[in-house]
Amino acid sequence: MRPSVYNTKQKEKILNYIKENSACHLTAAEIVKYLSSEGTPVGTATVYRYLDKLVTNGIIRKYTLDEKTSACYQFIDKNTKCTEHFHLKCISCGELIHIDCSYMQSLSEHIYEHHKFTIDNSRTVLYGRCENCEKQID
Amino acid sequence: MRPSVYNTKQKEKILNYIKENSACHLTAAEIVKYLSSEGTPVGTATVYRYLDKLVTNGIIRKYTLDEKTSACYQFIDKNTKCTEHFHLKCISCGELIHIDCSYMQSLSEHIYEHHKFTIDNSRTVLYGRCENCEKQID
DNA sequence: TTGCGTGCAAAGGTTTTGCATGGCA
DNA sequence: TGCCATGCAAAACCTTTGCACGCAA
Repeated sequence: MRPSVYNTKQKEKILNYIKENSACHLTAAEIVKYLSSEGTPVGTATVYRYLDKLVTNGIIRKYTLDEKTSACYQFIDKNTKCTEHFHLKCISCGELIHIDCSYMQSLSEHIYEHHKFTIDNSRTVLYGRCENCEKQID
Repeated sequence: MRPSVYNTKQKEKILNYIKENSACHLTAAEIVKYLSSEGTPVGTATVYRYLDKLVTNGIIRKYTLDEKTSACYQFIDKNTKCTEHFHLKCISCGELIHIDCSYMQSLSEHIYEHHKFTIDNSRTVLYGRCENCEKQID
């Protein structure tokens, strides 16, 4: 990572919170809200600006799932085999499901090899129905 | 499709324009602009409301190519049996690729068995980059 | 001291919503 | 006639930007 010119408390707090939540992803608003509840509020603009830098420098990953929901950010943990995961979204209840599965990894490989197409996991969402909603149809 | 309760000139014009452009995709703003230039302006809200219904009823497909640009809509040509296969959408050139592949079938089965989720092929679009656009990055 | 980082507010753009009116059946 | 559909404007929403001030080095 190209280091920041200046280190500040705001940056430290933002990055720490993302690291603590590396198992899931956070929106900019969630970060703002959390820091505010901690008694150390950070401006929204600052959060966005820093997130943008972190993405550029490859420290975190940005997911843009659809145009209505806000973008999500996740820390890239180099120690774990943190493969990019896929998202499933239920068209009935709207629940977003994250799946981290080697099968999805092989899907990307298959698509690349046989269909000459490079899938962008951060943009792709598989739509369908979750277990509960599927039951309710029957 | 569950038919609209009322048929109106606005709906007819919107759908006709989308059908005429089934080879490409349109934004809501483009539809509004075109109808206005034709001398039959239709309100933006009306366009969005109707597009939403058409998506819900499976008449058109909605794409979100880029988080900054607005959503695109495209007519689903039933002759091509689009409900039976998956779609890849290039986020660079916008090309839509239809793939009919047994691997994708097994993907659906895997997701259903291991993640309790029923994928809806007609709604799901895998985003990424086609061969040509991927080359241009290098 | 230098100039990047921050915070606030305002702007930006797309999409949604409230409400009165219009028009289909 | 009964209601849905429409249109306008305002609101909602996320994100970016301008600008003055603060603070790290």
